[in-house]
Amino acid sequence: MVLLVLPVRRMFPAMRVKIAGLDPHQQYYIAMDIVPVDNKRYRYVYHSSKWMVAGNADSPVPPRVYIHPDSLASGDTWMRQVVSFDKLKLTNNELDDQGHIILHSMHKYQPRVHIIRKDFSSELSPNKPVPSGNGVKTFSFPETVFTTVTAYQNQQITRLKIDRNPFAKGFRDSGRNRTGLEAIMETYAFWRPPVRTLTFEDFTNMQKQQVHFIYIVPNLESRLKTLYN
Amino acid sequence: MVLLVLPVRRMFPAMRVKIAGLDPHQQYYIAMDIVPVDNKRYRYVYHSSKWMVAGNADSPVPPRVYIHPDSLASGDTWMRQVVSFDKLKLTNNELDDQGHIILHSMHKYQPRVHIIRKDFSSELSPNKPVPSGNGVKTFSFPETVFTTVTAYQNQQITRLKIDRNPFAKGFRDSGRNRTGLEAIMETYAFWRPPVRTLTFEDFTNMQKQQVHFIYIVPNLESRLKTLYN
DNA sequence: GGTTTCCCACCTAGGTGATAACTT
DNA sequence: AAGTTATCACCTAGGTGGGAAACC
Repeated sequence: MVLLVLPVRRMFPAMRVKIAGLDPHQQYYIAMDIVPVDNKRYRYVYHSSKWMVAGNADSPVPPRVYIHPDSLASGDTWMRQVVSFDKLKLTNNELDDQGHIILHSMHKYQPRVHIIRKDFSSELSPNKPVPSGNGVKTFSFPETVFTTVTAYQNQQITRLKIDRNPFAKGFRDSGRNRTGLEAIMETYAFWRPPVRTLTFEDFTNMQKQQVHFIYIVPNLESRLKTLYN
Repeated sequence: MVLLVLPVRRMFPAMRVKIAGLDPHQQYYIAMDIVPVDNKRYRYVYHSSKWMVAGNADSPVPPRVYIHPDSLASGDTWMRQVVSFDKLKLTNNELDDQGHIILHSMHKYQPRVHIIRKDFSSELSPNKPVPSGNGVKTFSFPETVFTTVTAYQNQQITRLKIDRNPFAKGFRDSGRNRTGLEAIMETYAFWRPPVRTLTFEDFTNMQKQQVHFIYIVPNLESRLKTLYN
């Protein structure tokens, strides 16, 4: 008998967005996928504290889509809350059959948020690419690009994760819980104020509207674990 | 500031049913509600180990429906699995606003399983009675009648719950884990073999079919906790 | 005196980074 | 040498009945 162990990890910090401009009475799915940023493989260079190109990317992995568990819901419901993707799980096992998002280690990725009108969702599946067309709108934010690792390369990332993730409380250095974090965030030049505003033509056939996404915490490195048998 | 504490308890043992005879391609909700068996209030008489009538029932409580979390799903999906209601929660707080099922202590109740065709579900809500009509079929089993309590009256019930509920493992008497249980089950004359078969006219406009419900564990006493502020 | 509330130790279930062992 | 895997102590989160206290 073979027992499958599933060392899969959540993405942390999680993407959190606030949405406006939907038709309150229309039904929508909201989904996330994660796409490669380029065709490169990266290596962390300690003395310069930077990720450097180190060859070409590995071959593509099966496409996976995380369908937000509150789906299906009305525009009204989606807009009332901050939509959090904290239960999204990553793995580097290309044979994963649990619907988790599969990524290569040491590559750069970009999460995308998809808003999918119900009547356009017949093709929606965790194992197929998100359909495109009139009933689907896709958003991504440059500041959410992250690099995958199996062991943390940068001690500041580790510190940030320990300070922010409730499940890592056991590793907290009870001396400087909050103040240390501020300094770390300042270190990251790509950190941005938490509110982003995008405009797009509302796909409910109403007039143009503003859509606000509040992106609260950026992703920096995201640790993978593997599934094996 | 007022913090609400929610001493609500799961129903245990949970109802578990196996369903056949649905249209595999049709979409269904499955739901449970719990209805009074009579208009009496009961008291446990120790020397005879029996529940005896002790006055009339309390005034009715707000109707609540537990919609199975796998809803909405196809007939095919429902029929492939044992459908378990183990996350259904009970409370005796009539002001509960979390959608839990509200019951009076020391009353007799009967759980009912409802199978609701999707196109008939517009009225379905946790706070409204289950609609009736052609697209809804309701089932109940006499052996699942139970009595509500806030503290267990019968030591054999306590024993059975401790032995069967994983969350009560800390109270187990590691001497007679299994054999003691058998004796307890024999004590209950209303215990039945685990498979029940009912026939009904399939409401998907197909020919008559058999519907099998496997009711696996009977409910005996179900402990309530209250919500307060 | 019977019933209910409140708090507790003790569980299940599962999400952390550290670290030693393993792989390439 | 560098990257990955397996295991671990330590958390969060939440479901148990016991039993003292409170209620009525």
